[in-house]
Amino acid sequence: METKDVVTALAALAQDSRLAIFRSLVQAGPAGLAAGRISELTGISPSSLSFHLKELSHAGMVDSQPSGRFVIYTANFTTMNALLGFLTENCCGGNPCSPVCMPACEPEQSRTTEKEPT
Amino acid sequence: METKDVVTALAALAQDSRLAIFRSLVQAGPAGLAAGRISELTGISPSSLSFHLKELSHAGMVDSQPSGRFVIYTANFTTMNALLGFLTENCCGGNPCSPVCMPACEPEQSRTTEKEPT
DNA sequence: TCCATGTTTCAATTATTATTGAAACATGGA
DNA sequence: TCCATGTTTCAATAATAATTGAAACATGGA
Repeated sequence: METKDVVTALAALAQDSRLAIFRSLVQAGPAGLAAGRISELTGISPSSLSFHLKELSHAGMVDSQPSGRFVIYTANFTTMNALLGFLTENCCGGNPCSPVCMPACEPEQSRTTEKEPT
Repeated sequence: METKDVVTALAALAQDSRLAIFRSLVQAGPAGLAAGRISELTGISPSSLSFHLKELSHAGMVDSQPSGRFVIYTANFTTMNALLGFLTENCCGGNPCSPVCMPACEPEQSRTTEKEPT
C-alpha cells in the first residue's frame, strides 16, 4: 500500500459521518447494508450519504453492488487490514516490541471463492 | 476512546506531511526524534513542521519533552493502539472472523514504570 | 406504460486546512 | 552579556471539503 493511498484511506475515515458509515458496515460484516439502511442507522441524509459513500468507495474502504433497486455496501476488509499494517510497519525500527492480536475480518470472497491473488 | 477523539486522531494522520512525521517517530521507537531531525528526515520546513507536530500532539498521537535546546518528539503508542482497536471493534457483529496478529508498540513507560491503569 | 421507491448528481454556500516567510522566543556556551 | 542554534508563533494566501435542497436517474411492480 502506497503512502498516497494510505492518506486517502485515512482521510476517508477522518470524518464523523464517514466513520459512522464505515463502522456500521464493519459491524454488519460481509453481508453489508443497503444505502437506505445506512441512512436510517446514521441519520445522514440520502444526498450527503451518497457523497460520503463515494468518498469511501474512492478510497477503497467500501465496495458496492446493485441488488434490484437497492445498492448494497460492504466494508472492504482487505484495505482495512492493509491500512492497519501500514501504520505499524517498521515499528521501533523493526525490533520486536509488543505483538498484539486483534480481530480483522476478511472479505466474504476470500472464504467462498478463489480471489485476492495479492 | 470516543468517536470524536478517533476522528481527530485519524484526521491528524490523514495528511502527507503528518503521516510522514508519524511514521518517522514510529520507526524511531520510544527514543523519539528531535524536531530538527524530523525536519531533516522529512524535508518539511521548521514552521510547517511545528504546525503539524502541534496538530499531532493535540490529537494525542505524539508526545514531546524538552531536552536542552531540543524538543524530543515520540509517537504515542497507547493512542495508536486504541485507534486500531476502535476501527475493528465489533467487527462482523462480534462474531469471530479472522484474527490477525500485528506488532504494536507500547510506550516506554509501560515497560519501565507502573502506568496505564486503563 | 405509469407510478412509487431507492439512489445519485448538481450547484451554491459555508467552513476548515496547509503553506510560506518573517519574526519572536528560549536555551546553552563563549 | 552576547551570539548561534533550535523551535514556535503569526498573518496572509490559496486550496479543499461538508451540507443542503432540488432535480435527475434507474428499477420493479401494478
